[in-house]
Amino acid sequence: MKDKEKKEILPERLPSRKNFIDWYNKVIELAEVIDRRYGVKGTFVWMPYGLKIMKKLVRTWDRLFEEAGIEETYFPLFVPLKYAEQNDSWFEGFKKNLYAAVPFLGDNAQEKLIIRPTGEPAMYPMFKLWIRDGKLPIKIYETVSSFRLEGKKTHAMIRDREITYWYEIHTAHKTREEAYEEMQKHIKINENIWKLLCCYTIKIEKPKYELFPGAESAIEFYVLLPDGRLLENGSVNNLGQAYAKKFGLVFEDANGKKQYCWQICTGNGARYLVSTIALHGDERGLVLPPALAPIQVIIIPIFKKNSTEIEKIANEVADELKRNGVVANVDARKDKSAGEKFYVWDIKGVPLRIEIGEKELNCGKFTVFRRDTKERILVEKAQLCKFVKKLLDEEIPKELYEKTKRLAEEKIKYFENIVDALKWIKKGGAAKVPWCENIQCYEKIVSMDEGLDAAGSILHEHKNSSCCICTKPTEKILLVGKGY
RNA sequence: GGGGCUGUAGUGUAGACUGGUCUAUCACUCCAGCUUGGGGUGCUGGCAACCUGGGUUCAAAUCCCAGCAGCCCCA
Repeated sequence: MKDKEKKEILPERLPSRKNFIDWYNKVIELAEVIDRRYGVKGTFVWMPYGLKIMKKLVRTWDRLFEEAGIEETYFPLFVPLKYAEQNDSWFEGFKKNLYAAVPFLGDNAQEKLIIRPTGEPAMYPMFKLWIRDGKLPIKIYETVSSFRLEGKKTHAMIRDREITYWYEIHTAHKTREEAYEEMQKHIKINENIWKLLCCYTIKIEKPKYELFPGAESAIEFYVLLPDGRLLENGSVNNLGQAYAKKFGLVFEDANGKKQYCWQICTGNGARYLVSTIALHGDERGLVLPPALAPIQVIIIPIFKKNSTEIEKIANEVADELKRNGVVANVDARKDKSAGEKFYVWDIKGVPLRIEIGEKELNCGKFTVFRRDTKERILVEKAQLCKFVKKLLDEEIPKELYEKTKRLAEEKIKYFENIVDALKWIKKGGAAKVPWCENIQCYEKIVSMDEGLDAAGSILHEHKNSSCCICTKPTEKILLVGKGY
């Protein structure tokens, strides 16, 4: 191997990671995750490879929700306007983002319909009936597209008008305590998903005054993107009785008294994939965590004269890996050079590549290439399966996670002083500052620079200091930065 | 939300200011054949485009208006 002599050949049309959004837009096309060219703003086409990744993620949450006793449902895309209007304060704020569903040839005086912008207006009127049917507690979810008229700034999978593969969990309980416990479960589930994605996240407690009026609390997951921007990525909401009161979700308690039920809702979707792509990717393309990779190991036979022999061995290796639960494929295309195959599978982010050629046959070892670290390792034939499994199950996830953690630590800095924090944010970072959680201080911070996102207090992180605005003593820390 | 810029094959582009030799340039991709094969093999040949609608004009890729789409800046 003459690696040193050869210049690394990078995807020629892939912009530098420094221009994150350009890199992102291009890599999702080059890796054939999505095709952005569909001519409707805020929408895109899922390509087979991308959809395989997304569906793997969907199956993961399907399994986790099922294990937690949350069952899958499906609600119609059409929502009667009157359902939405039951939650008047929500509706007033939301109506500028709503799409109407009207018959193509004009209004035949039928009921006014909107297209699902979020699950609540379709679900909660049905919850009312189910509660009468004695179904409390209700713990359901759906994975669907939701439609919102977003403004000018749309980004595929980050902010869409059709939000695809979005899951929403909605639950209803008899007591506040039971709801609270459910909320903790949802947080745990989210953490487990992030673990599979090998991404470092920050949990935030949303300020009370930012919640839906009457809601109890909300935890939001934030990810730091390579350009230093914060991406809100999933939320777990303790709605209290706020929505129950709007939709009349009442049950009779043991004393025959009517009580409003307590609710939790949780949602996220393709943004998980955005973070995974953004955090792990590099100048060669995607780097997929093994849990999401549609192909975990790509085996490339390098043909010379004895090509049938090499291909046979490649297939045997693939079979052995498959027997051990590894998703392995052989790329035995004769019309593509080995180099081209390396290049293509690198862009697609396949975690491991095994090269089998004359060289390997002669020395009795196989060449294993790690996509995340770009290392080539020679492995004894007899050890191969064990070696691959250890990489996929332990070493690669660990390395990927550590890398995202290092990035966050490097880019999110703590400042006692808000002015210093803003300077750092301007330079492409995000900041932690002490704050008192007071609304006046919150609004002051948010107004200090345009596009500033003050997320909320970081969960389980405290430091004795004083608020960076009003200097009141506090131990709370605010996460602040530019958002998407 | 406000403003600006842009739209030519699958992709990136030349042509536009100054309308007419544009029967539209070049490169990559793609297709066929041969040749290759350890980081995009090379050669030969081929397919393929003026965003949509309206206007001005003898004549529009080129000028004007609207729509759609994309990018950037500001709130």
